[in-house]
Amino acid sequence: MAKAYERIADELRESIRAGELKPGDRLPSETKLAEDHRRSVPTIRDALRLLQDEGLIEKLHGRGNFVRKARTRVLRTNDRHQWEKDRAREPEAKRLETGSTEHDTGLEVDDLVFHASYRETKADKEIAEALGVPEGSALVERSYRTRYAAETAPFALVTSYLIRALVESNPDLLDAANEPWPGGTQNQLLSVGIELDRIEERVTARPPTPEEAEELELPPGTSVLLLRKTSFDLNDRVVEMSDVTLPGDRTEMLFTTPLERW
Amino acid sequence: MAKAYERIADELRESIRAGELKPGDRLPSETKLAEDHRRSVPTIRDALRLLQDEGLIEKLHGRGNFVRKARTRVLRTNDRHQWEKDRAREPEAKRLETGSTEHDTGLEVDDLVFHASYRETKADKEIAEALGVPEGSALVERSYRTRYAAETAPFALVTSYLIRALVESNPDLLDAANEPWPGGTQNQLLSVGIELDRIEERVTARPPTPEEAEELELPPGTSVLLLRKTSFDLNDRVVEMSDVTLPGDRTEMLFTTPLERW
DNA sequence: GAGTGGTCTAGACCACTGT
DNA sequence: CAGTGGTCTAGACCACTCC
Repeated sequence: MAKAYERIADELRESIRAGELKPGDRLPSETKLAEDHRRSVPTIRDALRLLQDEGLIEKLHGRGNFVRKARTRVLRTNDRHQWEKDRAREPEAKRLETGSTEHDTGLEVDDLVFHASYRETKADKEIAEALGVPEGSALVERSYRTRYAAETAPFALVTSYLIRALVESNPDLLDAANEPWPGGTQNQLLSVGIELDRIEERVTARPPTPEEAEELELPPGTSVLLLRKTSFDLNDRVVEMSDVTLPGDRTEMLFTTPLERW
Repeated sequence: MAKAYERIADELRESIRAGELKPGDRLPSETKLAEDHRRSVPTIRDALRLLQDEGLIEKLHGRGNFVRKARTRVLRTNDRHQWEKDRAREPEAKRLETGSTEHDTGLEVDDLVFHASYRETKADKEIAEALGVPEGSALVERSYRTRYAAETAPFALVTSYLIRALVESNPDLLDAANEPWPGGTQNQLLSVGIELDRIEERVTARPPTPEEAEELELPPGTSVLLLRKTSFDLNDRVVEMSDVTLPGDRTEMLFTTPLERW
Protein backbone atom coordinates (compact mmCIF):
# COMPACT_ATOMS: atom_id res chain seq x y z
CA MET A 1 0.00 0.00 0.00
CA ALA A 2 1.40 3.33 -1.09
CA LYS A 3 1.91 6.17 1.33
CA ALA A 4 -0.63 8.96 1.37
CA TYR A 5 1.77 11.79 0.60
CA GLU A 6 3.21 9.88 -2.36
CA ARG A 7 -0.20 9.18 -3.79
CA ILE A 8 -1.13 12.85 -3.49
CA ALA A 9 2.16 13.88 -5.11
CA ASP A 10 1.60 11.36 -7.92
CA GLU A 11 -1.85 12.79 -8.57
CA LEU A 12 -0.61 16.36 -8.76
CA ARG A 13 2.42 15.39 -10.85
CA GLU A 14 0.13 13.65 -13.29
CA SER A 15 -2.05 16.76 -13.56
CA ILE A 16 1.00 18.85 -14.31
CA ARG A 17 2.40 16.44 -16.91
CA ALA A 18 -1.00 16.12 -18.59
CA GLY A 19 -1.19 19.89 -18.82
CA GLU A 20 -4.31 20.20 -16.65
CA LEU A 21 -2.15 22.37 -14.45
CA LYS A 22 -0.09 24.67 -16.67
CA PRO A 23 3.11 26.54 -15.85
CA GLY A 24 2.21 29.57 -13.75
CA ASP A 25 -1.07 28.07 -12.48
CA ARG A 26 -1.75 28.20 -8.75
CA LEU A 27 -2.39 24.92 -7.00
CA PRO A 28 -5.31 24.66 -4.54
CA SER A 29 -4.32 25.94 -1.09
CA GLU A 30 -2.78 23.48 1.32
CA THR A 31 -5.84 23.52 3.59
CA LYS A 32 -8.07 22.92 0.56
CA LEU A 33 -5.93 19.98 -0.58
CA ALA A 34 -6.02 18.62 2.98
CA GLU A 35 -9.83 18.67 3.02
CA ASP A 36 -10.12 17.18 -0.46
CA HIS A 37 -7.82 14.29 0.36
CA ARG A 38 -9.00 13.97 3.99
CA ARG A 39 -5.45 14.31 5.25
CA SER A 40 -3.72 16.69 7.63
CA VAL A 41 -1.92 19.74 6.29
CA PRO A 42 1.57 18.41 7.17
CA THR A 43 0.89 15.37 5.00
CA ILE A 44 -0.07 17.64 2.11
CA ARG A 45 3.12 19.58 2.68
CA ASP A 46 5.14 16.35 2.47
CA ALA A 47 3.60 15.74 -0.94
CA LEU A 48 4.30 19.26 -2.14
CA ARG A 49 7.90 19.03 -0.99
CA LEU A 50 8.44 16.07 -3.30
CA LEU A 51 7.18 18.12 -6.23
CA GLN A 52 9.33 21.05 -5.19
CA ASP A 53 12.43 18.85 -5.03
CA GLU A 54 11.67 17.63 -8.55
CA GLY A 55 11.55 21.21 -9.73
CA LEU A 56 7.88 20.98 -10.70
CA ILE A 57 6.43 23.57 -8.35
CA GLU A 58 7.47 26.77 -6.69
CA LYS A 59 6.30 27.65 -3.17
CA LEU A 60 5.65 31.35 -2.64
CA HIS A 61 5.06 32.34 0.95
CA GLY A 62 1.77 34.15 1.45
CA ARG A 63 0.78 33.70 -2.19
CA GLY A 64 0.45 30.02 -2.91
CA ASN A 65 2.05 27.07 -4.67
CA PHE A 66 2.58 27.42 -8.40
CA VAL A 67 3.56 25.20 -11.31
CA ARG A 68 7.06 26.27 -12.22
CA LYS A 69 7.79 27.97 -15.54
CA ALA A 70 10.89 27.08 -17.55
CA ARG A 71 13.58 29.74 -17.33
CA THR A 72 15.25 31.07 -20.47
CA ARG A 73 18.50 29.31 -21.20
CA VAL A 74 21.98 30.63 -21.75
CA LEU A 75 23.89 28.66 -24.40
CA ARG A 76 27.59 28.05 -23.96
CA THR A 77 29.44 26.49 -26.90
CA ASN A 78 32.92 25.02 -27.23
CA ASP A 79 33.58 26.81 -30.51
CA ARG A 80 34.00 29.88 -28.27
CA HIS A 81 37.53 28.64 -27.65
CA GLN A 82 38.64 28.80 -31.28
CA TRP A 83 36.76 32.07 -31.65
CA GLU A 84 38.64 33.48 -28.67
CA LYS A 85 41.95 32.20 -30.05
CA ASP A 86 41.34 33.97 -33.36
CA ARG A 87 40.21 37.10 -31.55
CA ALA A 88 43.28 37.15 -29.33
CA ARG A 89 45.53 38.35 -32.19
CA GLU A 90 43.17 41.04 -33.49
CA PRO A 91 44.04 44.71 -32.87
CA GLU A 92 42.83 46.13 -29.57
CA ALA A 93 40.00 48.17 -31.12
CA LYS A 94 38.50 44.98 -32.51
CA ARG A 95 39.06 43.04 -29.30
CA LEU A 96 37.19 45.69 -27.32
CA GLU A 97 33.98 45.13 -29.26
CA THR A 98 32.88 41.82 -27.87
CA GLY A 99 33.98 39.08 -25.50
CA SER A 100 33.28 35.37 -25.70
CA THR A 101 30.24 35.67 -23.45
CA GLU A 102 28.67 38.10 -25.91
CA HIS A 103 29.69 35.70 -28.68
CA ASP A 104 27.75 32.93 -26.96
CA THR A 105 24.71 34.92 -25.97
CA GLY A 106 24.45 37.18 -29.01
CA LEU A 107 24.20 40.20 -26.73
CA GLU A 108 25.84 43.60 -26.71
CA VAL A 109 28.53 44.56 -24.21
CA ASP A 110 26.11 46.97 -22.53
CA ASP A 111 23.61 44.20 -21.73
CA LEU A 112 26.10 42.53 -19.42
CA VAL A 113 27.58 43.52 -16.08
CA PHE A 114 31.02 42.18 -15.41
CA HIS A 115 32.97 41.90 -12.17
CA ALA A 116 36.47 40.52 -11.53
CA SER A 117 38.71 40.25 -8.48
CA TYR A 118 42.25 38.87 -8.20
CA ARG A 119 44.00 37.27 -5.27
CA GLU A 120 47.43 35.70 -4.84
CA THR A 121 47.46 32.21 -3.30
CA LYS A 122 49.41 29.03 -3.03
CA ALA A 123 48.30 25.81 -4.72
CA ASP A 124 46.65 23.28 -2.43
CA LYS A 125 46.96 19.58 -3.20
CA GLU A 126 43.94 19.35 -5.45
CA ILE A 127 44.67 22.47 -7.51
CA ALA A 128 48.38 21.65 -7.76
CA GLU A 129 47.53 18.29 -9.27
CA ALA A 130 45.14 19.83 -11.78
CA LEU A 131 47.74 22.39 -12.85
CA GLY A 132 50.64 19.97 -12.81
CA VAL A 133 52.73 22.12 -10.44
CA PRO A 134 54.22 21.37 -6.99
CA GLU A 135 51.96 21.91 -3.99
CA GLY A 136 52.44 25.40 -2.61
CA SER A 137 53.32 27.02 -5.97
CA ALA A 138 52.38 30.69 -6.25
CA LEU A 139 49.14 31.23 -8.15
CA VAL A 140 46.97 34.10 -9.31
CA GLU A 141 43.40 33.27 -8.39
CA ARG A 142 40.87 35.24 -10.36
CA SER A 143 37.17 35.36 -9.59
CA TYR A 144 34.58 36.41 -12.20
CA ARG A 145 30.88 37.20 -12.01
CA THR A 146 28.86 38.07 -15.09
CA ARG A 147 25.17 38.85 -15.16
CA TYR A 148 22.54 40.40 -17.37
CA ALA A 149 22.12 44.10 -16.62
CA ALA A 150 18.38 43.46 -16.19
CA GLU A 151 18.89 40.71 -13.58
CA THR A 152 20.38 40.53 -10.11
CA ALA A 153 21.96 37.05 -10.15
CA PRO A 154 25.08 36.15 -12.15
CA PHE A 155 24.71 33.26 -14.61
CA ALA A 156 28.09 31.78 -13.75
CA LEU A 157 30.54 31.66 -10.87
CA VAL A 158 34.05 31.42 -12.28
CA THR A 159 37.31 30.88 -10.42
CA SER A 160 40.36 30.86 -12.67
CA TYR A 161 43.91 29.92 -11.72
CA LEU A 162 47.12 31.09 -13.41
CA ILE A 163 50.61 29.92 -12.46
CA ARG A 164 52.27 33.10 -11.22
CA ALA A 165 55.73 32.17 -12.51
CA LEU A 166 54.34 31.85 -16.04
CA VAL A 167 52.62 35.23 -16.17
CA GLU A 168 54.48 37.58 -13.82
CA SER A 169 56.71 38.87 -16.64
CA ASN A 170 53.68 41.02 -17.52
CA PRO A 171 52.66 42.87 -14.31
CA ASP A 172 49.37 43.94 -15.92
CA LEU A 173 48.23 40.35 -15.55
CA LEU A 174 48.43 40.60 -11.75
CA ASP A 175 45.99 43.48 -11.43
CA ALA A 176 42.20 43.11 -11.60
CA ALA A 177 41.95 46.78 -12.53
CA ASN A 178 42.80 45.74 -16.10
CA GLU A 179 39.62 43.67 -16.36
CA PRO A 180 37.64 43.17 -18.45
CA TRP A 181 40.76 42.43 -20.49
CA PRO A 182 40.09 42.99 -24.20
CA GLY A 183 40.55 39.66 -25.92
CA GLY A 184 40.15 37.55 -22.80
CA THR A 185 42.43 34.99 -21.22
CA GLN A 186 43.98 33.84 -24.50
CA ASN A 187 45.14 37.40 -25.24
CA GLN A 188 46.48 37.67 -21.69
CA LEU A 189 48.49 34.50 -22.24
CA LEU A 190 49.68 35.74 -25.63
CA SER A 191 51.13 38.78 -23.84
CA VAL A 192 53.53 36.42 -22.06
CA GLY A 193 54.24 34.37 -25.16
CA ILE A 194 51.87 31.46 -24.61
CA GLU A 195 49.79 29.87 -27.37
CA LEU A 196 47.11 27.33 -26.58
CA ASP A 197 47.01 23.90 -28.19
CA ARG A 198 43.74 22.57 -26.79
CA ILE A 199 41.17 22.95 -24.05
CA GLU A 200 39.75 20.16 -21.95
CA GLU A 201 36.42 20.56 -20.19
CA ARG A 202 35.14 18.19 -17.53
CA VAL A 203 31.47 18.32 -16.65
CA THR A 204 29.52 16.95 -13.70
CA ALA A 205 26.30 17.88 -11.90
CA ARG A 206 25.02 17.92 -8.33
CA PRO A 207 22.58 19.86 -6.12
CA PRO A 208 23.83 23.34 -5.21
CA THR A 209 25.44 24.11 -1.89
CA PRO A 210 23.53 26.74 0.13
CA GLU A 211 26.21 29.27 -0.84
CA GLU A 212 25.80 28.55 -4.55
CA ALA A 213 22.02 28.63 -4.28
CA GLU A 214 22.28 32.00 -2.58
CA GLU A 215 24.67 33.60 -5.05
CA LEU A 216 23.00 32.24 -8.19
CA GLU A 217 19.52 32.80 -6.71
CA LEU A 218 18.63 29.20 -7.38
CA PRO A 219 15.19 28.05 -6.25
CA PRO A 220 14.91 24.65 -4.53
CA GLY A 221 14.61 21.83 -7.02
CA THR A 222 17.45 22.90 -9.28
CA SER A 223 20.93 21.50 -9.94
CA VAL A 224 24.25 23.06 -10.79
CA LEU A 225 26.57 22.10 -13.62
CA LEU A 226 30.23 22.04 -12.66
CA LEU A 227 32.70 22.70 -15.43
CA ARG A 228 36.44 22.39 -14.98
CA LYS A 229 38.23 23.92 -17.96
CA THR A 230 41.93 23.17 -18.44
CA SER A 231 44.05 24.98 -21.07
CA PHE A 232 47.17 23.34 -22.51
CA ASP A 233 49.92 25.15 -24.40
CA LEU A 234 51.89 23.83 -27.37
CA ASN A 235 54.28 22.02 -24.99
CA ASP A 236 51.39 20.16 -23.37
CA ARG A 237 51.75 22.16 -20.18
CA VAL A 238 48.68 23.28 -18.24
CA VAL A 239 48.75 27.08 -18.34
CA GLU A 240 45.34 27.92 -16.93
CA MET A 241 42.51 26.17 -15.14
CA SER A 242 39.01 27.39 -14.32
CA ASP A 243 36.21 26.04 -12.18
CA VAL A 244 32.82 27.22 -13.36
CA THR A 245 29.53 26.76 -11.54
CA LEU A 246 26.46 27.16 -13.72
CA PRO A 247 22.74 27.05 -12.88
CA GLY A 248 21.38 23.80 -14.31
CA ASP A 249 17.94 25.20 -15.04
CA ARG A 250 19.18 27.97 -17.31
CA THR A 251 22.38 26.70 -18.85
CA GLU A 252 22.80 24.60 -21.97
CA MET A 253 26.27 23.62 -23.05
CA LEU A 254 26.93 22.72 -26.67
CA PHE A 255 30.01 20.73 -27.64
CA THR A 256 30.78 20.05 -31.28
CA THR A 257 33.17 17.23 -32.17
CA PRO A 258 34.36 17.31 -35.80
CA LEU A 259 35.29 13.93 -37.31
CA GLU A 260 38.03 13.12 -39.80
CA ARG A 261 36.99 11.95 -43.27
CA TRP A 262 37.30 8.35 -44.30
CA MET B 1 16.83 35.58 13.83
CA ALA B 2 17.65 32.34 12.04
CA LYS B 3 15.28 29.40 12.09
CA ALA B 4 16.11 26.53 14.41
CA TYR B 5 16.24 23.82 11.75
CA GLU B 6 18.55 25.93 9.61
CA ARG B 7 20.90 26.57 12.49
CA ILE B 8 21.03 22.87 13.29
CA ALA B 9 21.65 22.04 9.62
CA ASP B 10 24.41 24.66 9.47
CA GLU B 11 26.08 23.15 12.50
CA LEU B 12 26.04 19.63 11.09
CA ARG B 13 27.10 20.80 7.63
CA GLU B 14 30.05 22.57 9.21
CA SER B 15 31.05 19.41 11.07
CA ILE B 16 30.96 17.47 7.82
CA ARG B 17 32.94 20.04 5.85
CA ALA B 18 35.52 20.32 8.62
CA GLY B 19 35.93 16.56 8.58
CA GLU B 20 34.79 16.03 12.16
CA LEU B 21 32.12 13.84 10.64
CA LYS B 22 33.72 11.74 7.92
CA PRO B 23 32.08 9.92 5.00
CA GLY B 24 30.46 6.77 6.35
CA ASP B 25 30.13 8.09 9.91
CA ARG B 26 26.77 7.77 11.62
CA LEU B 27 25.17 10.95 12.91
CA PRO B 28 23.67 10.97 16.42
CA SER B 29 20.14 9.56 16.43
CA GLU B 30 17.29 11.97 15.76
CA THR B 31 16.02 11.72 19.35
CA LYS B 32 19.54 12.38 20.63
CA LEU B 33 19.90 15.44 18.39
CA ALA B 34 16.48 16.63 19.57
CA GLU B 35 17.55 16.44 23.22
CA ASP B 36 20.92 18.08 22.56
CA HIS B 37 19.34 21.01 20.73
CA ARG B 38 16.21 21.11 22.93
CA ARG B 39 13.98 20.83 19.91
CA SER B 40 11.29 18.40 18.81
CA VAL B 41 12.16 15.48 16.57
CA PRO B 42 10.25 16.87 13.54
CA THR B 43 12.42 20.01 13.72
CA ILE B 44 15.54 17.86 13.67
CA ARG B 45 14.13 16.00 10.70
CA ASP B 46 13.62 19.31 8.87
CA ALA B 47 17.31 20.04 9.38
CA LEU B 48 18.38 16.60 8.19
CA ARG B 49 16.22 16.90 5.10
CA LEU B 50 18.17 19.98 4.05
CA LEU B 51 21.40 18.02 4.30
CA GLN B 52 19.89 15.12 2.41
CA ASP B 53 18.75 17.42 -0.40
CA GLU B 54 22.28 18.79 -0.63
CA GLY B 55 23.58 15.26 -1.03
CA LEU B 56 25.57 15.41 2.20
CA ILE B 57 23.85 12.66 4.16
CA GLU B 58 22.05 9.42 3.48
CA LYS B 59 19.06 8.34 5.57
CA LEU B 60 18.88 4.60 6.18
CA HIS B 61 15.65 3.40 7.74
CA GLY B 62 16.21 1.48 10.95
CA ARG B 63 19.97 2.05 10.84
CA GLY B 64 20.61 5.76 11.14
CA ASN B 65 21.73 8.84 9.25
CA PHE B 66 25.15 8.69 7.63
CA VAL B 67 27.56 11.07 5.95
CA ARG B 68 27.45 10.16 2.30
CA LYS B 69 30.46 8.66 0.54
CA ALA B 70 31.44 9.73 -2.97
CA ARG B 71 30.55 7.14 -5.61
CA THR B 72 33.08 6.02 -8.17
CA ARG B 73 32.78 7.93 -11.40
CA VAL B 74 32.35 6.78 -14.96
CA LEU B 75 34.24 8.92 -17.46
CA ARG B 76 32.70 9.65 -20.84
CA THR B 77 34.92 11.42 -23.38
CA ASN B 78 34.16 13.02 -26.72
CA ASP B 79 37.14 11.39 -28.40
CA ARG B 80 35.00 8.24 -28.30
CA HIS B 81 33.32 9.57 -31.44
CA GLN B 82 36.48 9.63 -33.56
CA TRP B 83 37.48 6.30 -32.03
CA GLU B 84 34.12 4.82 -33.02
CA LYS B 85 34.42 6.28 -36.52
CA ASP B 86 37.82 4.63 -36.99
CA ARG B 87 36.53 1.39 -35.54
CA ALA B 88 33.50 1.37 -37.85
CA ARG B 89 35.61 0.36 -40.87
CA GLU B 90 37.64 -2.35 -39.13
CA PRO B 91 36.91 -6.02 -39.95
CA GLU B 92 34.15 -7.60 -37.89
CA ALA B 93 36.52 -9.67 -35.75
CA LYS B 94 38.19 -6.48 -34.56
CA ARG B 95 34.89 -4.67 -34.07
CA LEU B 96 33.64 -7.46 -31.83
CA GLU B 97 36.42 -6.95 -29.32
CA THR B 98 35.30 -3.74 -27.68
CA GLY B 99 32.63 -1.06 -27.92
CA SER B 100 32.91 2.62 -27.14
CA THR B 101 31.67 2.09 -23.59
CA GLU B 102 34.55 -0.27 -22.92
CA HIS B 103 36.81 2.28 -24.60
CA ASP B 104 35.65 4.91 -22.10
CA THR B 105 35.65 2.76 -19.02
CA GLY B 106 38.69 0.63 -19.77
CA LEU B 107 36.71 -2.50 -19.00
CA GLU B 108 36.32 -5.84 -20.73
CA VAL B 109 33.19 -6.80 -22.61
CA ASP B 110 32.39 -9.38 -19.94
CA ASP B 111 32.26 -6.76 -17.18
CA LEU B 112 29.27 -5.09 -18.79
CA VAL B 113 25.67 -6.16 -19.28
CA PHE B 114 23.97 -4.73 -22.32
CA HIS B 115 20.30 -4.52 -23.22
CA ALA B 116 18.63 -3.05 -26.30
CA SER B 117 15.05 -2.81 -27.53
CA TYR B 118 13.69 -1.33 -30.77
CA ARG B 119 10.33 0.20 -31.50
CA GLU B 120 8.87 1.89 -34.59
CA THR B 121 7.27 5.29 -34.01
CA LYS B 122 6.35 8.56 -35.67
CA ALA B 123 8.19 11.80 -34.92
CA ASP B 124 6.40 14.15 -32.56
CA LYS B 125 6.93 17.88 -32.91
CA GLU B 126 9.96 18.09 -30.65
CA ILE B 127 11.81 15.10 -32.10
CA ALA B 128 10.92 16.07 -35.67
CA GLU B 129 12.52 19.46 -35.15
CA ALA B 130 15.66 17.94 -33.66
CA LEU B 131 16.01 15.53 -36.59
CA GLY B 132 15.05 18.05 -39.25
CA VAL B 133 12.24 15.89 -40.65
CA PRO B 134 8.49 16.53 -41.02
CA GLU B 135 6.30 15.78 -38.00
CA GLY B 136 4.93 12.24 -38.25
CA SER B 137 7.93 10.82 -40.15
CA ALA B 138 8.61 7.14 -39.51
CA LEU B 139 11.38 6.54 -36.98
CA VAL B 140 13.21 3.66 -35.39
CA GLU B 141 13.34 4.32 -31.65
CA ARG B 142 16.04 2.34 -29.90
CA SER B 143 16.40 2.05 -26.15
CA TYR B 144 19.67 1.01 -24.50
CA ARG B 145 20.62 0.11 -20.94
CA THR B 146 24.18 -0.73 -19.96
CA ARG B 147 25.36 -1.64 -16.50
CA TYR B 148 28.28 -3.18 -14.69
CA ALA B 149 27.80 -6.91 -14.23
CA ALA B 150 28.46 -6.43 -10.52
CA GLU B 151 25.74 -3.80 -10.11
CA THR B 152 21.98 -3.70 -10.51
CA ALA B 153 21.47 -0.17 -11.86
CA PRO B 154 22.42 0.94 -15.38
CA PHE B 155 24.79 3.90 -15.61
CA ALA B 156 22.94 5.47 -18.52
CA LEU B 157 19.46 5.55 -20.02
CA VAL B 158 19.76 5.98 -23.77
CA THR B 159 17.02 6.57 -26.32
CA SER B 160 18.25 6.80 -29.89
CA TYR B 161 16.28 7.83 -32.97
CA LEU B 162 16.99 6.85 -36.56
CA ILE B 163 15.03 8.11 -39.57
CA ARG B 164 13.46 4.93 -40.98
CA ALA B 165 13.65 6.05 -44.60
CA LEU B 166 17.42 6.46 -44.29
CA VAL B 167 18.14 3.04 -42.84
CA GLU B 168 15.42 0.66 -44.05
CA SER B 169 17.50 -0.43 -47.06
CA ASN B 170 19.29 -2.65 -44.53
CA PRO B 171 16.60 -4.67 -42.70
CA ASP B 172 19.14 -5.77 -40.10
CA LEU B 173 18.99 -2.25 -38.71
CA LEU B 174 15.33 -2.66 -37.80
CA ASP B 175 15.84 -5.64 -35.52
CA ALA B 176 17.09 -5.40 -31.93
CA ALA B 177 18.17 -9.04 -32.14
CA ASN B 178 21.30 -7.83 -33.95
CA GLU B 179 22.40 -5.86 -30.87
CA PRO B 180 24.95 -5.35 -29.58
CA TRP B 181 25.98 -4.41 -33.11
CA PRO B 182 29.73 -4.82 -33.57
CA GLY B 183 31.13 -1.39 -34.36
CA GLY B 184 28.18 0.54 -32.97
CA THR B 185 25.94 3.12 -34.56
CA GLN B 186 28.59 4.48 -36.94
CA ASN B 187 29.07 1.00 -38.42
CA GLN B 188 25.29 0.63 -38.69
CA LEU B 189 25.13 3.89 -40.63
CA LEU B 190 28.06 2.84 -42.82
CA SER B 191 26.02 -0.23 -43.81
CA VAL B 192 23.54 2.14 -45.49
CA GLY B 193 26.23 4.36 -46.97
CA ILE B 194 26.31 7.15 -44.40
CA GLU B 195 29.51 8.75 -43.15
CA LEU B 196 29.46 11.18 -40.23
CA ASP B 197 30.91 14.67 -40.45
CA ARG B 198 30.49 15.81 -36.84
CA ILE B 199 28.64 15.22 -33.61
CA GLU B 200 26.95 17.87 -31.51
CA GLU B 201 26.27 17.27 -27.83
CA ARG B 202 24.03 19.47 -25.70
CA VAL B 203 24.27 19.15 -21.95
CA THR B 204 21.98 20.32 -19.16
CA ALA B 205 21.23 19.19 -15.61
CA ARG B 206 18.20 18.95 -13.35
CA PRO B 207 16.87 16.82 -10.47
CA PRO B 208 15.75 13.34 -11.55
CA THR B 209 12.12 12.47 -12.17
CA PRO B 210 10.85 9.69 -9.88
CA GLU B 211 11.08 7.31 -12.85
CA GLU B 212 14.72 8.19 -13.49
CA ALA B 213 15.57 7.97 -9.80
CA GLU B 214 13.99 4.52 -9.73
CA GLU B 215 15.70 3.12 -12.81
CA LEU B 216 19.13 4.58 -12.05
CA GLU B 217 18.76 3.82 -8.33
CA LEU B 218 19.54 7.41 -7.49
CA PRO B 219 19.44 8.38 -3.83
CA PRO B 220 17.76 11.67 -2.89
CA GLY B 221 20.12 14.62 -3.20
CA THR B 222 21.50 13.75 -6.63
CA SER B 223 21.05 15.30 -10.07
CA VAL B 224 20.95 13.91 -13.57
CA LEU B 225 22.95 15.07 -16.56
CA LEU B 226 20.95 15.22 -19.79
CA LEU B 227 22.89 14.78 -22.99
CA ARG B 228 21.35 15.21 -26.42
CA LYS B 229 23.71 13.88 -29.07
CA THR B 230 23.07 14.78 -32.70
CA SER B 231 25.01 13.17 -35.58
CA PHE B 232 25.43 14.98 -38.92
CA ASP B 233 26.48 13.36 -42.17
CA LEU B 234 28.70 14.87 -44.87
CA ASN B 235 25.67 16.66 -46.37
CA ASP B 236 24.90 18.33 -43.05
CA ARG B 237 21.81 16.21 -42.55
CA VAL B 238 20.90 14.90 -39.10
CA VAL B 239 21.09 11.12 -39.39
CA GLU B 240 20.78 10.10 -35.74
CA MET B 241 19.83 11.67 -32.44
CA SER B 242 20.12 10.27 -28.91
CA ASP B 243 18.86 11.42 -25.55
CA VAL B 244 21.03 10.17 -22.72
CA THR B 245 20.24 10.43 -19.02
CA LEU B 246 23.24 10.03 -16.73
CA PRO B 247 23.52 9.96 -12.92
CA GLY B 248 25.18 13.22 -11.89
CA ASP B 249 26.93 11.74 -8.87
CA ARG B 250 28.82 9.12 -10.87
CA THR B 251 29.33 10.58 -14.30
CA GLU B 252 32.10 12.82 -15.51
CA MET B 253 32.09 13.98 -19.10
CA LEU B 254 35.31 15.08 -20.75
CA PHE B 255 35.26 17.23 -23.88
CA THR B 256 38.49 18.09 -25.64
CA THR B 257 38.54 21.02 -28.05
CA PRO B 258 41.66 21.15 -30.25
CA LEU B 259 42.72 24.62 -31.42
CA GLU B 260 44.27 25.62 -34.73
CA ARG B 261 47.85 26.92 -34.71
CA TRP B 262 48.63 30.57 -35.14
C1' DG C 1 13.46 -6.96 21.73
C1' DA C 2 15.79 -2.53 21.68
C1' DG C 3 16.85 1.11 18.82
C1' DT C 4 16.41 3.40 14.75
C1' DG C 5 14.00 6.28 11.19
C1' DG C 6 9.13 6.90 8.53
C1' DT C 7 4.28 8.28 8.44
C1' DC C 8 0.65 10.92 10.11
C1' DT C 9 -2.20 13.75 13.18
C1' DA C 10 -4.11 18.24 15.39
C1' DG C 11 -3.17 22.36 16.42
C1' DA C 12 -0.65 26.89 17.96
C1' DC C 13 1.47 30.69 16.32
C1' DC C 14 4.28 33.44 12.99
C1' DA C 15 5.28 35.79 8.42
C1' DC C 16 4.12 37.22 4.02
C1' DT C 17 0.83 38.89 0.23
C1' DG C 18 -2.91 40.96 -1.43
C1' DT C 19 -7.18 44.04 -1.05
C1' DC D 1 -7.98 42.30 7.17
C1' DA D 2 -8.44 37.59 5.13
C1' DG D 3 -5.93 34.11 3.12
C1' DT D 4 -1.87 32.00 2.24
C1' DG D 5 2.32 29.25 3.40
C1' DG D 6 6.31 28.58 7.23
C1' DT D 7 7.86 27.01 11.77
C1' DC D 8 7.42 24.17 15.61
C1' DT D 9 5.43 21.09 19.08
C1' DA D 10 4.03 16.45 21.34
C1' DG D 11 2.91 12.33 20.54
C1' DA D 12 0.88 7.82 18.37
C1' DC D 13 1.95 4.16 15.72
C1' DC D 14 4.44 1.67 11.96
C1' DA D 15 8.59 -0.43 9.55
C1' DC D 16 13.16 -1.66 9.33
C1' DT D 17 17.79 -3.36 11.23
C1' DC D 18 20.57 -5.76 14.14
C1' DC D 19 21.63 -8.42 18.03
